[in-house]
Amino acid sequence: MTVSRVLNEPERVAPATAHKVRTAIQALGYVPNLLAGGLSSRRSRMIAAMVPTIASPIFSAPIQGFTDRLMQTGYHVMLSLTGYRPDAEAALLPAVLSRRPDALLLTGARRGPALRHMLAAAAIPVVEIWDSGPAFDILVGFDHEEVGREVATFLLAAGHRRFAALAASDPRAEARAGGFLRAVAAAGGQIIETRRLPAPSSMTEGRQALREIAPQLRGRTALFCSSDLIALGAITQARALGIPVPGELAVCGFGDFDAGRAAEPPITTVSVDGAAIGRLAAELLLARLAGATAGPGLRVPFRILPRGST
Amino acid sequence: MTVSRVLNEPERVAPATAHKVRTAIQALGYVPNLLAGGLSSRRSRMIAAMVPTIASPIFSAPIQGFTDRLMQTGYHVMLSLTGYRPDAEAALLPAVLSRRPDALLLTGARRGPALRHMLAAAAIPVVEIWDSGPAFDILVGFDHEEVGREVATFLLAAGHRRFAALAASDPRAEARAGGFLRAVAAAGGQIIETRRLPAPSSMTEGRQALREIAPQLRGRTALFCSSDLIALGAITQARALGIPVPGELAVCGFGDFDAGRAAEPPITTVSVDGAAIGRLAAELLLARLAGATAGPGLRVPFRILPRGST
DNA sequence: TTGTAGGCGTTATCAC
DNA sequence: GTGATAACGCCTACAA
Repeated sequence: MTVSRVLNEPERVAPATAHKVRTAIQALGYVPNLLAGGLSSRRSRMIAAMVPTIASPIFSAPIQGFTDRLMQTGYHVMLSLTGYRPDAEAALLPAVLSRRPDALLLTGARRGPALRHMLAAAAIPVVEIWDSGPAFDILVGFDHEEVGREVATFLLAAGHRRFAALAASDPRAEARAGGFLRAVAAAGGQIIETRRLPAPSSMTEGRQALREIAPQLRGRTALFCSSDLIALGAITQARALGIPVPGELAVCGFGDFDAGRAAEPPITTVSVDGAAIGRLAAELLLARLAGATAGPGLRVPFRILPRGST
Repeated sequence: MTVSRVLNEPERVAPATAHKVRTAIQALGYVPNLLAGGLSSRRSRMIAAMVPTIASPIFSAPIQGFTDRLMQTGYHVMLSLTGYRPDAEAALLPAVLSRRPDALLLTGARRGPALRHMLAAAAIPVVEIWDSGPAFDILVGFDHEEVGREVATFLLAAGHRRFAALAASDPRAEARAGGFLRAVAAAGGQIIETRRLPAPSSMTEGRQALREIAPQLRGRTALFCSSDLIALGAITQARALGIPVPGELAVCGFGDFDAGRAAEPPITTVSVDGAAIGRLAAELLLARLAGATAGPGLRVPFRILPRGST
């Protein structure tokens, strides 16, 4: 018990005793067992995070920020990847909860009653990131439909009247495309073509999709892609087909990836600070774990970065 | 005890009993506690992974492959980020080991005696990735000096005689640059300039570095950069200064990032299958945990992708 | 300030 | 095939 105190509340141990304990710890190479500690205290000091993938900067940035912040506090992050499979979260959650994480980070905020019920039963703080909507508990994100609407506004203001969209089959990508198409239609724009791509989608899928829709693209068109990689693929294929970018085809991506910044022309995109989302998510969970009755979380800003592709 | 059997070795329980147990599990919403299980069985079914960052595809790809593979087996991954700080690993390891991971993934294979001693005391399988050298236990990687030498060979064969290098201050980046410079010197090439950049380095640092060395670059020069992002920055700055790429300045990067592939000109680079490294690391650890007395691991191939920047 | 008792929820082991 | 018992190593609560 005294050893436990030296490790966890050293101020409540006499300096001489503490010193003797530390010496023994050194001599024996003692390493405390946090499994036992967690079992006893009912606090594992672990937080589980579930994201579709970390192969894309869209999700590696938040996880980076989240993990970075939590590591400063003695918490550890348990990582689960759901791979864009809609049922993966429900399938993985029981195994995750059996580790008794003190809190949970989830991607998106569109969960059905079954999942909400499991989360409620776990009775731990949950932060949902990278989305808006009816949060289960805490939310740190933004409205994907609004992103689409803002992109529409931006392109309409630039004089475009004919539009197309390519979106990965992921609820948030579809929300961006949906917001875009509705805003464009509401403003009287003409919708030439929309295509759903598999998730995750990359340059290859963007190229392929543009090849398929190219015959429709007669006259100046503005294309909104659900990620910069898709946009890059589309631009590459457009140029291969002799369609001038941005002259005949203006392209806007999403995510502000390095690849889009370095491309020629650089891609107009929507930028979100993913690392900040992760750090904020960590901060709000830590506050809640420290006893705060924090509010439902917050919106983070996004902004359109006009570049050479539009 | 019977419940435990139903969950872990159902074949040793009578079907009728198993069914009754499962019904009760459903009715009660019972979720097993793996902290307690781990404490008792001395197997946590968790594996800890330490990498410098997942903000770069260099490390997010292996972690993706590693986690993907392990999730199929009931193991979970505990992620730690060391941020390129040389002492971070030693500082974080005790906290990691106190969670009693069943195995460890570490980045690089250049550890001092203190760390090796801690690892030995933990007595668990350790896989070191993304490097070669005197492995502590299992190794899955490649030789960074050899990468540098191969790049030198490639550029020499292309007729280059004047060389420069930009490398992030990270032991593996420096090993690549070192191998490159030694091979170039051995072949009688002229070394114009070498620069160390902070780690992590990105386009900004590449631009800045090229601005500084530009005055030395009189005559056709081949530049090796320790990552594609640095190479992209260097190319951007070279063009801003009116230096033709690849005419006056040929540039080779490392990592085969999307950004380099999409750039204009596309960047000549060295490609390594990071996700495969992660999957292999997982596979070897699983084999070891299953009792195999596996060998010391293996080398994975890399290859130079000649593109427009050289 | 230090120490004792008991229990956290599993699994190893042995008995039936 | 099933169950009883005793750890696993720590922390809560209380006592000295």
